[in-house]
Amino acid sequence: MARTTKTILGADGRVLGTRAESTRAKLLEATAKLLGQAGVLELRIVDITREVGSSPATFYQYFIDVDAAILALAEQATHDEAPLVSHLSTGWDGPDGLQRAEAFVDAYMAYWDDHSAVLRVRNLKAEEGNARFREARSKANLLLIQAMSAMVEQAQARERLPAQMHPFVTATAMIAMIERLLPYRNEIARRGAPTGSMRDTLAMLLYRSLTGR
Amino acid sequence: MARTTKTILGADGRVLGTRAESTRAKLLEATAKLLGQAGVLELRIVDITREVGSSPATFYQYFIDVDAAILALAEQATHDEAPLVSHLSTGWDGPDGLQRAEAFVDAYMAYWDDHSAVLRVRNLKAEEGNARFREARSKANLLLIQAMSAMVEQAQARERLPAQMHPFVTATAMIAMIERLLPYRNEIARRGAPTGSMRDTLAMLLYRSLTGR
DNA sequence: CTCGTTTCTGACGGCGCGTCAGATACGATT
DNA sequence: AATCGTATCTGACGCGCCGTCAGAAACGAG
Repeated sequence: MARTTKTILGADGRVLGTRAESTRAKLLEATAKLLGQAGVLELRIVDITREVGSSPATFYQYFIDVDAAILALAEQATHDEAPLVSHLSTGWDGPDGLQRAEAFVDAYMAYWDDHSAVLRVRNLKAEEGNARFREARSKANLLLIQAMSAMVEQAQARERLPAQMHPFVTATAMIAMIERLLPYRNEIARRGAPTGSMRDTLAMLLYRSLTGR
Repeated sequence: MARTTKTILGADGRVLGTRAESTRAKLLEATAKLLGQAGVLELRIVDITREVGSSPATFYQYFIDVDAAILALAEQATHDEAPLVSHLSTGWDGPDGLQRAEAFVDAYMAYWDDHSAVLRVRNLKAEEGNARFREARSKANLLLIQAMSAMVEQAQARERLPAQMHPFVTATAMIAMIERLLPYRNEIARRGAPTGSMRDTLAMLLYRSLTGR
């Protein structure tokens, strides 16, 4: 499939002009903002349009429902996740392996901070069984999981990791661990753990579990 | 469901008689059922009361809002989580350490299956910053995290795990990993991973990360 | 059976949802 | 610059759920 500039469509499938495209972008921005301020459960379409200074009816010109808007935001986030794979594809086997792991954790944390509210909802919906959000999540993590799987396979070939560790499952577990631990940051800090201990611990866990060292 | 000795109160703080207590229980049961069938976002108080054949007003005699009901369910779940600590407190250092890890994973999976819908919402709300749900989550995981922390400390004392792994953070990461990976089960199966590979991999990851073996 | 208390509910104002028909802004053409 | 067709926006509406309150019904002690 050739990489085309994807034309953005309205809720009725029409091609958008520049004015419309800008309105759509503003609506998405407002949605992300409100999602961050309060929870999904408090998200109101009226509020989104109020934020932009337009009417609720306008929202429905671009999105069938709130889910569609959140899904669009999730797909934006996916674009920002892809570059993270560069931290993995080089492998962590060299003498600076742990540092690479730390760099990866840092990059992932930054990515998460940018999109946490949206990703939370994406994951919730995926877990609740919504197919489209599940696909979005799979697609977002695919590159990272593939790269991590390869690391596990390599470590298994060198007998550093036991064969009964399933590479794909291990990779998924690592993503799960990071994704889920980040929201705990405040709580961990509140417990008196030193700043940076989360980053270091996470990097070490990844390093050990993926390379077997 | 564990039965509390604590006197249950209505939304206005009054002590409940037997009839009221039974109504409250029915409402909670219906809430859990509907939460499991659809997502939180689709949960309607009207539907809950319809389910038990009473009126919406009745709901508010027992819970200030939906959150209060979900919180009550989360606290019930907490009771079922506590016994899991028995799988950890004995340590995994013996020759059957890996088997103990597997038994723990099995037990956790069973626990999760019983309460997944409620726990998902609890965690969402906790991550969104809701203090009461955060407390509920902390409290639920406290025993497990303490036991895991102790395992890490022990492994560090024997120089099996590096000192820069923060015990509390490591323990939290392990819980995060399990909690988050379970909902992926279907997806992992869809990818063709053999049945049981998730359990085995998870057990191995826990075993390695907590004991350093 | 009576009466006080506990528990339940019908009904209501308020608000967000999602839709439609009509209004408005745009920009191409002359 | 004025016109006109199209793209975009919006006011207003019917619907359903929310949360509350006053009163109805069920209960049980005497």
